[in-house]
Amino acid sequence: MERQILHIDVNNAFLSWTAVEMLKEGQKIDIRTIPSVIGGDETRRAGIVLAKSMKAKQFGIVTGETIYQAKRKCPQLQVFQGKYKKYKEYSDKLYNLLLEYTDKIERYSIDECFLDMTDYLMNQKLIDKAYEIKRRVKEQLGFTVNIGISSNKLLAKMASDFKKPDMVHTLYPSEIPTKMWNLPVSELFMLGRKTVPKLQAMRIKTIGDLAKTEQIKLIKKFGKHGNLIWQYANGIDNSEVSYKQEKPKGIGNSTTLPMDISEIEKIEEVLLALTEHVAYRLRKNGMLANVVTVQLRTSDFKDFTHQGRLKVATCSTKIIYEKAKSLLEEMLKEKKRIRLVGVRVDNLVEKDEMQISLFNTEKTEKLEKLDNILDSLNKKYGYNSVTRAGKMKIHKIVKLKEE
DNA sequence: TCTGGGGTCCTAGGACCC
DNA sequence: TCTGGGGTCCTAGGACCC
Repeated sequence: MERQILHIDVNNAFLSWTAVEMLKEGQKIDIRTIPSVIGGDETRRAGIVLAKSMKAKQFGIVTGETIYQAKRKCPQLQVFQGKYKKYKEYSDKLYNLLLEYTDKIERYSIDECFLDMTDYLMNQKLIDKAYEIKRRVKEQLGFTVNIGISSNKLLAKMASDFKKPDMVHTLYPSEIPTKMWNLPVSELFMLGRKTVPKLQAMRIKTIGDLAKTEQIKLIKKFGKHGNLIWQYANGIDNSEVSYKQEKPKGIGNSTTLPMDISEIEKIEEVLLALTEHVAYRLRKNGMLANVVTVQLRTSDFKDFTHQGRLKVATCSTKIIYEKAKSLLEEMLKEKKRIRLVGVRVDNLVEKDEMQISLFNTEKTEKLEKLDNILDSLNKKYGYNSVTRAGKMKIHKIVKLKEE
């Protein structure tokens, strides 16, 4: 049976939400009406554009470029820092409003949802519902969305990407040739900066060109991904709206250092702070990790990872950190100037109390108790309040840059 | 390039076993 | 053994998304 899918996409999410919040705080100007961007902190070398206003876009500013470049394009550009806690709140508000229409909602990202409306229409037309949702979000929450309508997720998502902001678009299979095939191939979901030039070299310029290319040719060149993009170009996507809350498959934390560093002791201090955060989130999810990965980026922007499997799945900060530290040591056998440090845990499993007690030794119990105490203090006094020794030192490293 | 941080999935090659 | 092939697990790297 034909499905009825909506894709809801918040227009310039971080910027819109910041604007709404600022207005609420009594700020007179709406930053959506001036050339403005949400950006990372330049002094922390994280100065890239995360979201832009329509006015900023008119100056040719694009997401992902440096604040420096953006300012060159538009000297009067206003730059604001992200308020990520607030963003989660706005995302939740949107989700709760959408729940009034269906509980089959997939939260694809902080500012995007898929809705499967197939069973919830009651003789109403989907497009009328879409307009109602769009209007209510604007009136009740204060920001605009684009809504894409189709019979599968891919087409609904492509539709919501058409003209912005504050618009509803359909892209039914019958509309593919007129609405999608004329677009440049770079517009297709899952075609990024590496694959697009390769397609262009094959004289594939539009999504229509891709759709008409022999499937086998794409599979030979790009493997599974070749098959996927051929299907997408033809509007084929049978994936379900996955509305059940899924547990994370991995948890990571990484940071660009305020300055490149080579001393392993300093990198270890950063690694400890990152590990504390990762292990804390792991425990909050009630999960255990089997694999630890350390990521480094050198000053010349090359990325390296090393991973290792743990003997027993764990959520202990100390055990994860010890693994991470040994991985770091093998990665830094020769000296490198390090720009970014990251740690992540993968191959997660649910913490099953029975199973854990079987493996529990006195030592792991002690570690668990320590983690629990720190976690509860963090809960009480805020995440950054209580730390192991290493954490304070990070702030010192950060300070170095400022001085 | 003055180039974030959080993810997921795929691939290729090596180790190891039968 | 101057050795075949298949399966599985593991690691490092890369592509893509927001």
